[in-house]
Amino acid sequence: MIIKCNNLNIKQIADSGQTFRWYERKDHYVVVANHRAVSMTQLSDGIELDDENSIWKHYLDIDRDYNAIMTHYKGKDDFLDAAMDYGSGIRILNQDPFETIMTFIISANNNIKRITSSVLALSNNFGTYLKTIDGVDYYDFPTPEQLREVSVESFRNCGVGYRDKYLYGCVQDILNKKIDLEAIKSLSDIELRQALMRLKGIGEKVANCVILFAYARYEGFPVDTWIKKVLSEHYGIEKDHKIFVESYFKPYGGIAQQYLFFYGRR
DNA sequence: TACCAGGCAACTT
DNA sequence: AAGTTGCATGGT
Repeated sequence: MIIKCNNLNIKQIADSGQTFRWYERKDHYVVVANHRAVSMTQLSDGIELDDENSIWKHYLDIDRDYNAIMTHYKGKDDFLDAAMDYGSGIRILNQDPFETIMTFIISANNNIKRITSSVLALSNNFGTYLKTIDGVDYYDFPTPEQLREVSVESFRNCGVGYRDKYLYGCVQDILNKKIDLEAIKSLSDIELRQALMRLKGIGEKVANCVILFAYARYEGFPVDTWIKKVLSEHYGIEKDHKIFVESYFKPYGGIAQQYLFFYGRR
């Protein structure tokens, strides 16, 4: 399947820190999502996928006009202009809430390489086999049900460190309906964030990642160490980040944040 | 060797 | 309410 789309750069999305399941291979990428593993190739005016399912258009947020969003911010300040120019192929993916919750719990005080390896270990150890591509087996991210009997120690063995107990508790809380990841879709941005923060291991930053990357809430503006550095060095903001970013970058703060993160971390 | 990485919960003041 | 501290682990 060929998807025509400007503002879609595979490498930029893979390196943007919103997903940890885009794998760079020789002349293409392998993307694991939507209970599938696909081969994705960059074209000059879009991408080619070896899969016909229309879910990928939603996953890649194809119907949203990112050019219009960038136009909205154009000229606001030099740093954001440069960031949008540098990362103009980034899109905000529509990812699975459970997978996003688990991977961003792992992300806390961690680095992208190790997050990626932990997510791979969780999938290979506990997820459903999907496909073999060029001799590599790909597994789906496990469901809560598949993780029901997984112990704190088994999580630890995936390299997640002290976050093991948070992952375990999160799975149990979902299975026990302390939180319903489908039902909370109807909540407001603020209520949704608060609902997620009831889970151990999810603070304000991780909750913002989840509402942005899994619930398409662009009010979510994750402030991590890189964004703090950007705000400090280029906007003169040392504290009260929240107050500044919520007014300055609205109404697509989360999208602007992705450009800033990607450019600031280069 | 110390410091850092898409922070958080628990504790202290 | 606001500030401080410990935390697994691999990379630099």
